[in-house]
Amino acid sequence: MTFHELALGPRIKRISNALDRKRTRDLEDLDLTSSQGFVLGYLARHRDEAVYPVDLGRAFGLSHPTVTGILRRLEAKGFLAYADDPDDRRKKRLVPTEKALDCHQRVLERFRETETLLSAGMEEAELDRLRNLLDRVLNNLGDEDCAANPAPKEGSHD
Amino acid sequence: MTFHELALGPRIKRISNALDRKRTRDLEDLDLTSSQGFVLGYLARHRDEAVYPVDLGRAFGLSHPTVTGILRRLEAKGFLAYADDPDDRRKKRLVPTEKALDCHQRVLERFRETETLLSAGMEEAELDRLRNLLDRVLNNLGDEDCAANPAPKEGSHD
DNA sequence: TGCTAATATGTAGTAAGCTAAATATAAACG
DNA sequence: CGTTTATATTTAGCTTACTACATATTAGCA
Repeated sequence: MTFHELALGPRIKRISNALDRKRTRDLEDLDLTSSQGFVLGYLARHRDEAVYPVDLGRAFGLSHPTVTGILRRLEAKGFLAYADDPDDRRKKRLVPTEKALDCHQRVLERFRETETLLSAGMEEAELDRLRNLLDRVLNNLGDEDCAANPAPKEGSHD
Repeated sequence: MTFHELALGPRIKRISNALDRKRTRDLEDLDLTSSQGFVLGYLARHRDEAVYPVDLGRAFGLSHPTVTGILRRLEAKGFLAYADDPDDRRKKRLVPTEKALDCHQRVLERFRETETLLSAGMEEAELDRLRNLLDRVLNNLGDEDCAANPAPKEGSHD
């Protein structure tokens, strides 16, 4: 009946920290961190579209400054180039470099291995249930368009 | 079938970030953050025993430097005092101040409200299942005694 | 007793997250 | 057309998290 035996928040936080530690350790030889790996994955996945920093904030539920920092470090390490947008001079297009596209498959593989480890011993049905429960938690927190990064006035998002 | 629709890790991370934002916002008037609130709760809950920094690392799965930082800021704000341990001069006992004990109930209430929000619309059975699934995930990550903070050789912990 | 190993804490440096506030450009509208 | 409002990004300053390394003390054992 004590808070700490029942609470979900502390469990989730602990898992999240442990996962970030593991993912970053697993990408060490690629000179990437967990967050950088996720951003790189997004850029690779959307390499046919124009992607801007604000898209990453919305995709991952992160604030602008957080995104800026990750991008700055990716650029410094040669994974990313910035390009001006011809239509809107406020925007900066994010262009993954060859180096980024070269290693993004390996990043994805290692992230997948971590997912496999984390769900070891679970039936497919249990996994579905867990995904569903987590999505409901996220929804309860009103995070679809992220408190740290509010969506535009009305309608359309992602 | 894409990684991002199936993966648990990104969901958990996003929830964890959102929760930390909310809890910190909720404690703003008490001049505390989410992590500081959790540490204060631990100190209040164990105020009959001797508590040392290393215990917090094990309890929350955090590295020593992380704990040190949180404690330093709690002390600076008058929530915590350090005391020498009579039996072992390596150790520093952590003693919550009056101020800390005064507000820890309020902290707990607000953390509980967040838990209620986060599990809104879930049956007790679903909550049990979610707790159980999360515990299994944590176990799969081998985090019982925390990669960032390895336990002593053999046996006894917590 | 005295050397070695284990434990507790601390420091330095970095990454990732945040809020608040600044700047620049675009859109909307009177 | 010009003023206001909204959007995109940046900067400053903070907290939390990490690894790697350093120091001090205790415990164990030859």
